[in-house]
Amino acid sequence: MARPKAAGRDLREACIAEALKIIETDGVEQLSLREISRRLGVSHQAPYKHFASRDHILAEIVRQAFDAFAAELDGGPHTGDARADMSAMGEAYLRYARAHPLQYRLMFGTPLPNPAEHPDMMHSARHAFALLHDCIGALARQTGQSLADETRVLDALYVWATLHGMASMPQTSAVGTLGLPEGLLQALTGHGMQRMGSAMDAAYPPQE
Amino acid sequence: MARPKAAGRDLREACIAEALKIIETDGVEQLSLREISRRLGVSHQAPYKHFASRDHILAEIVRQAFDAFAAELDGGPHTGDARADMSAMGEAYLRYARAHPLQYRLMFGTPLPNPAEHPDMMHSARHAFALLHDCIGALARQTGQSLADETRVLDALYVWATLHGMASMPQTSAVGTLGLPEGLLQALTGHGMQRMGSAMDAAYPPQE
DNA sequence: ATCAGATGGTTGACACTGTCTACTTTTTGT
DNA sequence: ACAAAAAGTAGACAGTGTCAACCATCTGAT
Repeated sequence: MARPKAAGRDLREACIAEALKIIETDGVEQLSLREISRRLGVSHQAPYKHFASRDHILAEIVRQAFDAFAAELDGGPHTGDARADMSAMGEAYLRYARAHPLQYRLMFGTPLPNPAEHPDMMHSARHAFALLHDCIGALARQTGQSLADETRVLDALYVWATLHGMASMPQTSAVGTLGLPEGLLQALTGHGMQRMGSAMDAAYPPQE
Repeated sequence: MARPKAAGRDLREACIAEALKIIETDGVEQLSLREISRRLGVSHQAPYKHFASRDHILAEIVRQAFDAFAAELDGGPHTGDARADMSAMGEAYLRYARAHPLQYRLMFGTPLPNPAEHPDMMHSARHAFALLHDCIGALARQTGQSLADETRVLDALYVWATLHGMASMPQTSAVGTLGLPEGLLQALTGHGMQRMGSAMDAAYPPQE
């Protein structure tokens, strides 16, 4: 009486979908392959035919998240204006984090499975980072500031850190204890982008 | 043959110390009361005399971390110059995160035990936040900008987000996959503080 | 058409975890 | 001195990941 439901590769996708539901409602630490099996009406070993371990299903979820994240970052307009492109990518970054808080937290907020053992996940992660890094590099090139290369890399990291900070803020459980008004955290992204933009304009003044 | 080692309240502290070691080497998800017991040469139930559950020992660790964090934030100089004080507090924030990455990650990077069920932890967290918030409020007052109150709160959140982003950067496991040069991440804090400072100076220009 | 092998299921077992209950020993306040 | 509280012990149970062995179905080559 094998394969009572969800046969073939469908089970693989069904496992991922169910895992996302579990993580969303109960947190990543509550994710268990046995619970997935139970919900799918399947034996507790069935998922192991598709994922070598609990970490492997998590790594696959993270990989898909990085791919979707990269697609969002890369989906914006590619005008000739590096300043505008960077701004658009920053918006895209925050938009993804807002629309997919679960995936964002998995990518940046929880300890990942050992990247060396999950090369696909690592590859997707690097691709997403490369998009952000290239965009910021283009800004540095276009404004033609004669800054040391190290300074440019530091600015790339600075922008990324600021975006990450703003994206993390609503998700940091510590923030939940503060009882801030609802709208404030949403207004933070626009406000912070302006502040960060003024810092960047000071370092890379728009060309006349 | 009760109490073969570490009797009395000593066991409580020994549990916390051992828990920190385990979290440091194996990650927070590997923390188990039984492993603590084993290492301390004590029965698997002994810790339950001091902590009601696994979450309670974690909440106590987080509470101590918030207290130490607040002490670091509050330990800086209290000059009359709000701008200098804020800068010092920012440095203190990053210094703590660098010196105690484990505790910082526990406070801001991992899902906390339900704060409502651990009021001591929540109280310490609020105290630490209040210090940062007050300092930023003083800056707004001192420079006397006629900004809407909401704007000031947003700037407080912006500064906090930026600090958190820079502090998180070296800890985000995703960063580990990028293979950045060693010194860069350390230089990021100073560089980012300058950039953030220029943004804040633009919004709250130093009084003549 | 058949039949070997891969694929995707199954059950069973083991060691590990948190936590409940019940028991014993020690410390302590009056 | 002694009863009560505090701090330890052991045992049991359900939950978990994962290893091993087994069974059913699909598929491709002969």
